[in-house]
Amino acid sequence: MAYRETAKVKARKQSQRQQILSAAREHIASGGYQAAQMQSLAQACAIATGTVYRYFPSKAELFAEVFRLAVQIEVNAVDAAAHAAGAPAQRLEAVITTFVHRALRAPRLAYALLAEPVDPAVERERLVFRQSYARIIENLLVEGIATGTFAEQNPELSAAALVGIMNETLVGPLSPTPQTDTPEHYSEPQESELIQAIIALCMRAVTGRRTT
Amino acid sequence: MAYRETAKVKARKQSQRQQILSAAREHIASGGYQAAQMQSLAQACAIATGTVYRYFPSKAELFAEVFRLAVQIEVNAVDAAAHAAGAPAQRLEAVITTFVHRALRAPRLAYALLAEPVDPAVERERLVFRQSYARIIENLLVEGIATGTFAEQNPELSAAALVGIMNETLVGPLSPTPQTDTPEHYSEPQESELIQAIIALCMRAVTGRRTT
DNA sequence: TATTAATGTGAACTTAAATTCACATTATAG
DNA sequence: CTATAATGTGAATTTAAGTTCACATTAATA
Repeated sequence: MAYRETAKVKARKQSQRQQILSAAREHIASGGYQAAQMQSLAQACAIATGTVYRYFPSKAELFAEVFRLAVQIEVNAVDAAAHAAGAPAQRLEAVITTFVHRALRAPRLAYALLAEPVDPAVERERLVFRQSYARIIENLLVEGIATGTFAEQNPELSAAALVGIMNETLVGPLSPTPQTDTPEHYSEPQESELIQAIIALCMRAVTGRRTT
Repeated sequence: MAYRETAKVKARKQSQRQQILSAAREHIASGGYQAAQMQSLAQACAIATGTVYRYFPSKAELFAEVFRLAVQIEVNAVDAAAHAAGAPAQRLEAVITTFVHRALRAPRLAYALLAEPVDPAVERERLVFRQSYARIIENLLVEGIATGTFAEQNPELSAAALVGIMNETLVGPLSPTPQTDTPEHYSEPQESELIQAIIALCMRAVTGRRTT
């Protein structure tokens, strides 16, 4: 026997892996998936291109993990809001606020997570993202329907619909100034107004009432 | 002078162009954008690859036109529903029914038009698609808000939201069995139930009432 | 039929970014 | 210090689909 991985080496590898993941996330957050090229990534870590492949078998798997981590953070934030004290309606509002607020704070990342074209392997993580949100909302809906706050409805479908609302109403504000031309998106209100409008709409959709 | 385009030639070119467009649309409708390759397209028309380029400068422009034509048909159908007789609420229901029904009838095409990754030039047409729908809905909302049927709201944002609802609630039913694995989408109700549920949700969202 | 100008052809080219791999370097243990 | 087995390297390779282009064919006039 002449070589066996020591704790020291293991730690260095761990850290190297983290650095690659972190550089990858920064690439996504600044330029999106397309701009996140393996060479540039390696350069950012001051390592050779091939070295990246000692840590991740492919670009798709690397970025799938990046997505997984980012999604976890986002979902945790929303999940916390969903489990705070209060009635389902209040908590649903908190969920929406959290979602929209965070998306607007990191628009490029949010765009990448929600809408940007990516490899199929990465796309799968995106599905998880949406489904996690939908699941959280669905639970709130079930609870609120039971208490009579919310209208009778298919909670699964309604949850998907709310995700769709947030997605679509945010695409304009989020989108990374695609190309040169006119921002055809709806006239962008201030953040708090946007959030209020989305909340009002969503609450009407689930409660069937005009007042919160 | 020894050559000038005659009516006969002009007609043949016109027809050739149409044939290419039509084959392209069929490719989209069966396999989507990715599967719609220039070679296979040419083959379907029984012409050489290069010939396609006598008619269209690039794949992106060709498919941008395919999208434009398809979008026009879809939007016309929805627009007709929006301008039928009846109150805004009724007409909004008709719009949703038309949209969902048509999408479910031609799922692969709908998926391509709504969600599939495409070239930026084609993506631009997709934006037009969504915006056209949003515009139609927005007009109905404005009308309904004026008559008091609909709640006070930002019609532009609400219109985008309704498009988002339809988009997201349809993604499951539409999606072209992506890959091998589990359909994580919500349990698929029958078409009429799906339409009813979406309508109920949308109507609550815009009216703030539980009854239509 | 000769001339001009278009359309048709399809094999070859292009491109760009992911991926590989033969070799170099570093780490461990006897 | 030597043997062993990792990790690090980065230029070269791969790949796949869109695009080109030199040449062939067809159409229209005189």
